[in-house]
Amino acid sequence: MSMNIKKIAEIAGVSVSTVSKIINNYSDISEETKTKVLEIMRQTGYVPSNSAKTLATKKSNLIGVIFAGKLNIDFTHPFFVEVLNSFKKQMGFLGYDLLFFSNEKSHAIDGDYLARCRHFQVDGCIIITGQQLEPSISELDHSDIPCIGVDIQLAGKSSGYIMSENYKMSFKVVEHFYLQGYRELGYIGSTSESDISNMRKNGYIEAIESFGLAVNEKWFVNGDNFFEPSGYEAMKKIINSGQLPQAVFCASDLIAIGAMRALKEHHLSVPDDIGIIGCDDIDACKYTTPTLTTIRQNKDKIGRIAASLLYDLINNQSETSNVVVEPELIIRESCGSRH
Amino acid sequence: MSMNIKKIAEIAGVSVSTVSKIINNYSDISEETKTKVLEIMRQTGYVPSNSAKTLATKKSNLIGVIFAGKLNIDFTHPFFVEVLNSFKKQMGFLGYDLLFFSNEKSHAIDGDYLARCRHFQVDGCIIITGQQLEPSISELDHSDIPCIGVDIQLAGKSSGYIMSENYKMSFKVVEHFYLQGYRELGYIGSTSESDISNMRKNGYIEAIESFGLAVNEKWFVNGDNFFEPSGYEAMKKIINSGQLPQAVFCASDLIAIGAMRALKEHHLSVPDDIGIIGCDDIDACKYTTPTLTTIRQNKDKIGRIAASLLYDLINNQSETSNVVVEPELIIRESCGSRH
DNA sequence: CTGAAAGCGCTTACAG
DNA sequence: CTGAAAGCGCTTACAG
Repeated sequence: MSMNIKKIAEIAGVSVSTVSKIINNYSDISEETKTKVLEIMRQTGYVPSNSAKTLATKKSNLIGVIFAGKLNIDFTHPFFVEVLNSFKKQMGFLGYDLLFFSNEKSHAIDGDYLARCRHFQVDGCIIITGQQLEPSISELDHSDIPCIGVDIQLAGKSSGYIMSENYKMSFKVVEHFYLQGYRELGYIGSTSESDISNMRKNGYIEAIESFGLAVNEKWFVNGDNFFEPSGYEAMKKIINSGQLPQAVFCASDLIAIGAMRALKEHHLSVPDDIGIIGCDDIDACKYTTPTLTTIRQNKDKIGRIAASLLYDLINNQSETSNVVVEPELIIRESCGSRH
Repeated sequence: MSMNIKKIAEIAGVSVSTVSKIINNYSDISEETKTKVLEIMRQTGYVPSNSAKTLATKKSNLIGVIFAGKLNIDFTHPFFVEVLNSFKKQMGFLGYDLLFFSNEKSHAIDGDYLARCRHFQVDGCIIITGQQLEPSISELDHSDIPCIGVDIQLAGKSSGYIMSENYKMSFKVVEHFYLQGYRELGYIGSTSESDISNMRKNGYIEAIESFGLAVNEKWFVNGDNFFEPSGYEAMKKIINSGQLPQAVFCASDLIAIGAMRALKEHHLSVPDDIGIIGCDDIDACKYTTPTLTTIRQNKDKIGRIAASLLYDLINNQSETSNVVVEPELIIRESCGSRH
């Protein structure tokens, strides 16, 4: 019943080597045998075994997907989901399938990502996370396995990364606030452990200073993560502090949405009482009231480029290559004019 | 440099068989050899090769994940993303990793899912889709590979499925509309090809009749998919038809959000002019204005149960088992009282 | 253009 | 409690 290369060879009356060459599209096979063997493969519904091939070649045609970190950014964060979606499409186009490593503690080979990559002989990895390196990621980064980081600066010889220009992003936000007449600016980030959040914050501070404005630490708050409830709580803290900033930049759209919920509860109007700008441009920005002005990260592009970079890393042993993507300000209703 | 079982055996001065038994936790090994070998494995950083093991055992410890269908429901739909997230957690707990089949046309082995399952020797599959069976899914369903369907009624001997009770869901919606005083009821579905959408519609019609109300076909509209723009267009059609229903049930929350956007554009108020109920209870329901009354599908539970069902199917050759999950009405602001 | 044979790294009866 | 050997289904020099 179940077919293998040997049976196909027998039925066709050729050698196993010949069948193998046909499967792998070698050119030095006569059209006649090729046609015959291909037809038999079709009729019998034969499919080559990936494990046998992987064992023989050391290539699995599998890409490991790693959601790392305590922030537990999983499928639930819209930004990463969309990047991953685009990445998956492009990798599929290049002939790869995706292996998602579960990050449960109880798993046979715990958080040890390098071990699991070797176990499955993945050809490369995409590492998605918005926070600092944990040891297991760092180990993988510095191994010989090609890795591409999204929003995480990998440094290994066979690694690369892609992220938005976080400094420029913050500059654009401050510039927009400034031009709209906002002067007293606040920031709501993720945890203090998030590199991404910190980069945006530092860029924000630099930009504020470059516009000759004062930086008021009281309006700089970190939350627990990039999700909505965290933004809600952070904004409540700012409100309860007594003195309100004129505008707040939030490290993610979900944080911004949470912040707006807190403001609404306190009968503060956006953008009249306070201007809000988010980050990511997830779909939800268009559905909130008011709609959310935000920094668009081109998720489709980030995913596609991540795939290309990884593909090059896998095939050309190409140089470490990092890409930063230009962020774009999307103006909607949550940040009006104060003039 | 790179380790294998043979080298480990040599270093430890034991046979390959013995090392294999230790790796696989056989009991008939002396504590002494076990400790010695384990220590060597640790020191050398040895990791068993999955491909060799899979080749020898025919078990890959991999679960295939299939997003099927023209609706192109991918990572982008919040409902499926959350179900999958929960499924992934539970499967990880059970020791499995997830293999995502890319659905690009250009892929080596096209849409032929059964072939790809055999190729990778997955131990089981989860099939996620809200629409009718395509031939390739049906073929997989009726194969010997354990499959679990989410929102799709699989019928094979080694298959099972899980979904919300779509009829009951519609009944709860109509009941709520009725008790709130709404009498003229409409429905916005996905395409006419979506089983899920059709089940909800049929249940809705039955429920309307059981309450002694009239069914007005003019207020029953199908869109293109389960996403926001489709709901927006569908509601515009209803508005332009001239006569408005008093309330509309939408086959997904995103459809409902789109419908509310169309109403807002036409200066129609929700819930004063028209009541809206969505379906899924995605996070966004809490962030819209007005917040969205909806039917909660317990995504966490659905994912967990899907994992358990699949695990049983894989291990016990258990009977086909299907589970329906009780839907729950979540009352928010989009459907007020008409009394 | 075709084929024989070794090898990839495991598991599994089976013998002792 | 331990080990020798066959087998899983491929690929890849190499020979012809």
